Amino acid sequence: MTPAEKPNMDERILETADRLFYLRGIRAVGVDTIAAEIGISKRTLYNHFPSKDHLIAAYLQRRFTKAPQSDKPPLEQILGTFDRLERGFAAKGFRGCPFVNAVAELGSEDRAVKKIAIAFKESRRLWFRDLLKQLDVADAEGLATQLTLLVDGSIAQDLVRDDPSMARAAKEAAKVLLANAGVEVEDTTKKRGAS
Amino acid sequence: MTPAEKPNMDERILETADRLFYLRGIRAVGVDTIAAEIGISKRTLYNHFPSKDHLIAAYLQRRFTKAPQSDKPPLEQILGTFDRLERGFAAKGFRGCPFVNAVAELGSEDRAVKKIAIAFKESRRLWFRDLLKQLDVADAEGLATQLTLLVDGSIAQDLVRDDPSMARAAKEAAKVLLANAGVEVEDTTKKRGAS
DNA sequence: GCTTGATTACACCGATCTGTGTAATTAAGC
DNA sequence: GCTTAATTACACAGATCGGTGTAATCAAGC
Repeated sequence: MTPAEKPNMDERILETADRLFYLRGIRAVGVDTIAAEIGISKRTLYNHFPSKDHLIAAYLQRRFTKAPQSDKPPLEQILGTFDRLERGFAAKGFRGCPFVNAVAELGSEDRAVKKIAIAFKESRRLWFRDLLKQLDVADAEGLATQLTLLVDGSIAQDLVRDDPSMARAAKEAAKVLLANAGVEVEDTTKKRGAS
Repeated sequence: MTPAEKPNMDERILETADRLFYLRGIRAVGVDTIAAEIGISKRTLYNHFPSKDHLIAAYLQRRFTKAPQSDKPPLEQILGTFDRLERGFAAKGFRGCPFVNAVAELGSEDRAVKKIAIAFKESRRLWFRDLLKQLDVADAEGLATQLTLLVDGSIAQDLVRDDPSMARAAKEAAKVLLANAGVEVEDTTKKRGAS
């Protein structure tokens, strides 16, 4: 145990659990597999996390990254979301939204999981909403919800179809919704200019 | 085994498998559980389906209902989709899209599952597309894709939030997209009238 | 050098999983 | 009544699961 290269075992465990849980599914990955992947004993893993359920919750908490604070123009940030989505889709190893997947897998059997998932979705919605308010959109709440539908819709569609262009389709739809709300978007009237 | 009340064992098995798979998750439900729920022996179940994987595939195939053929106006059919969604969300026992859930659960480990899921999503998209063509929408392909994003987005959001109003939000967004494509929708300019 | 705490190997528990083998039982058709 | 096919009970295999107990080992701080 060289002290410099493995400062916190918790993070090493979570990192590996994240990769395996996300790629193969939570139920499909056993604690033995995680421990073996890191090269530690199962006992050590259980010294850091009292149960697999705790590990699952910690895994989702760690995925709960706050939406990036940026000083770019609000519209750019909003539309940039879909560009980042498209890059994420194209990157191999993309397997949908970890929160939606977790709820789909574990259902109502794990209340903590659902709580985290709800918090994440709501935080994303509020991120949209605040940007929309900066754009003086009247119904920022409603439009923010609609934008999250496009985000989650494109994620779900890409998950089954492996088609990163779903993000672009979502972006085009978002532009229409924004324009309809009075935001000035370059290519409003739909597909007049090139591409 | 009265011959009239149990005509085809296959259907009884599939019916029960559907209920359990969808509600609790595919991995969470064992074949023993399914057999016990029906009241048959596990042997009988395996006499009808050679493996759980075959049963899973059959379960999804059975869920693959063709979109309803209707003679209502195309716009009414399109918007009615979201009304049916909202009713589905409100009905207890709703647990998201079985195809998305299956892909999320089983990942790339079951190729047959993904194939069925893709076919289903595409069939829905084509259903939208054909209706849009009847409305003389220029880019029926693109708009159909966008509508499926709203559908799947609202499903995913409702799955984690248990909020049936997501279907209404999707419907409002769909109206805007349709209006932008030149379709005459009653309440275009957004939230002018009541509610 | 000794103490303290983390990690190790490893056996083991009880439960559950998919799937099979087998012999007895049941029901229907002729 | 006999044949045929489906279903039954039931034991069992082999694997994996989450989780624990234990005693030895290891590294660091004082």
